[in-house]
Amino acid sequence: MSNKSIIEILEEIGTLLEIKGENPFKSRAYYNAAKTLSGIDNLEEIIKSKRLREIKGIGETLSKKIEEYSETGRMEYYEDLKKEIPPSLLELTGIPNLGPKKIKVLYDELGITNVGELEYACKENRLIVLPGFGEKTQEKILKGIEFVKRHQGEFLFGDVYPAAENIRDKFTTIVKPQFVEVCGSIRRRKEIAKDIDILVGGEDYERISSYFVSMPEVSEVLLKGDTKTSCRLESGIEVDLRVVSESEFPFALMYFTGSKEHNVRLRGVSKKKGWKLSEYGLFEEEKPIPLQNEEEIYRALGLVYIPPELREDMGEIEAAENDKLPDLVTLEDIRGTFHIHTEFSDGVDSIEKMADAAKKMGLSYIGISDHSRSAYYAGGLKVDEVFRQWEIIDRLNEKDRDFYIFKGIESDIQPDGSLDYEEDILKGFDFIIASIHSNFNLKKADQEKRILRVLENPYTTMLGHPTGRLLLSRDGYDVDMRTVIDGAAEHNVIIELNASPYRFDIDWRYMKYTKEKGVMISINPDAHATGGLAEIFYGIGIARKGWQEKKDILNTKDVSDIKDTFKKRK
DNA sequence: GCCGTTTTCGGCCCGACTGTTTTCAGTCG
Repeated sequence: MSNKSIIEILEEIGTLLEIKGENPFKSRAYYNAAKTLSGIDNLEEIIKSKRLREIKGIGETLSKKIEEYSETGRMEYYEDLKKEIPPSLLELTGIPNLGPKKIKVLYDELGITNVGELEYACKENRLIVLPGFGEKTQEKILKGIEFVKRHQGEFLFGDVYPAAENIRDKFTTIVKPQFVEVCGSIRRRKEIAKDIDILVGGEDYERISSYFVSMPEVSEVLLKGDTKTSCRLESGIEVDLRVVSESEFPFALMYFTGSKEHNVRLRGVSKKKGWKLSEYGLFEEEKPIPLQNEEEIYRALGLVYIPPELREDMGEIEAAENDKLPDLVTLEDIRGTFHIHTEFSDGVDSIEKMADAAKKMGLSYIGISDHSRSAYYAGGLKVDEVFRQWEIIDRLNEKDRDFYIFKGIESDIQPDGSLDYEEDILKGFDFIIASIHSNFNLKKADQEKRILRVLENPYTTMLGHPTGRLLLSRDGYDVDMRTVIDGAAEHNVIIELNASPYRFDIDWRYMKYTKEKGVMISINPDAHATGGLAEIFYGIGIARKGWQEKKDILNTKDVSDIKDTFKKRK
């Protein structure tokens, strides 16, 4: 049984305190601590050397509680709190429009402790009589429950990928590394996964599957057969392991990578040649054609190699037949990145720390873009703070000639489509990311008008997270993406691919269209701490899935090209 | 629960929207 991370526990305490109706600033102290600690890389070391109190936001009480948990694996206060308030109430916070205050009423008045009970109470019309509740609230909650249920058993790529890689790495210690692969939707870099598929090539089935079920991450064995073993991890994710012989491995890899639609098309291609393709091999009259890897299989079928990200039957087979596949962008092509928050707004690290971290990753520039002044909730920058930030950036650029920091802002798009500062401030930025953070519920026509108007603004460099969606928790605002892309094309505005696994916004399904219209994409991590920069890697997966090449991506350009691009816009 | 040179108490990020009210509480960003 693996322990919850200290960060998860602090967050849970924050929520439990809110439900309990404690001083809201007390619960915020726990949230703040969780956020601060999540941005610290050598946390273990700091706890062990008793230096927690040096961190801003961690005081006497919290440092003691964290140390207690680190030393004993238990935190008395947390355990007591869970006795007082059923932790199953935490699952209710996942329902949109349902917050701690309403959850408390539901618990106190109706004794509701989980989603199932809540759904039943809604259907029995029992919410409408509660204080502060009414018919519409009940309806909204029921709709929210449906949304949550619809996405049950679905996981964000950012959650499953590290778990899958971890298991893959473990298998490489008992079989040849080239015969272990994560396949399924994760290999195809889909934004949402239902499970983790691991394929292992080897002869000793029993040894391999026993090794799997004995992993400490595994909490439950769902089935154990000769070639297939399924387990559930502590985190709730289901992992399917398939074991095949080494010679079958490339065929099984292709088969279990999918997509199903892609496989159907491939079998059609092979059938036309009079062959049969399956997870066991490519056969001519029951006789296997010897092939070593996926490249050879595609070649045998008369196709060039199709990278896993493209295997969705969305034109890749036709392109491969005619050798017209894109030369997909890679992580190595990336030279720098934009959309980075710092401690000036809601980030946790300084400009200098973000720059150092980016430099360590081999990047040669970053663009700082904190929130703009009307984003109060995120500590948006007032005009004097903008000036102060510019001074710091100038000084850092002076100090280090090998690394460049661009001055930017993530400007809220006002409901009327204007940017968030006066023109004399706007013109001082190197670049401006325009993003919607408020008034999500405008009518479709008004929302489109708002976005189109900001695209016309000569100071708008990029459109940030263009739909505003939060995967598995919130749909994007109601706009027609093609209209938005057309607007960006007309006014030469770059569109962001927000690389946060919660967003992946713009959706990869629209990137063929941006490419067609000549709209550049910038892969932005939306980093709020140094650790967040690594999410560029996720963005690359999505960009590749959207058929993007090096030339389509803004931040593959070197620093002088970027300077030219930004200058031309002014 | 944290913080601090107007410091050991009293602040702590603010505004829009919605649905519930009849002047406001809860939620979200």
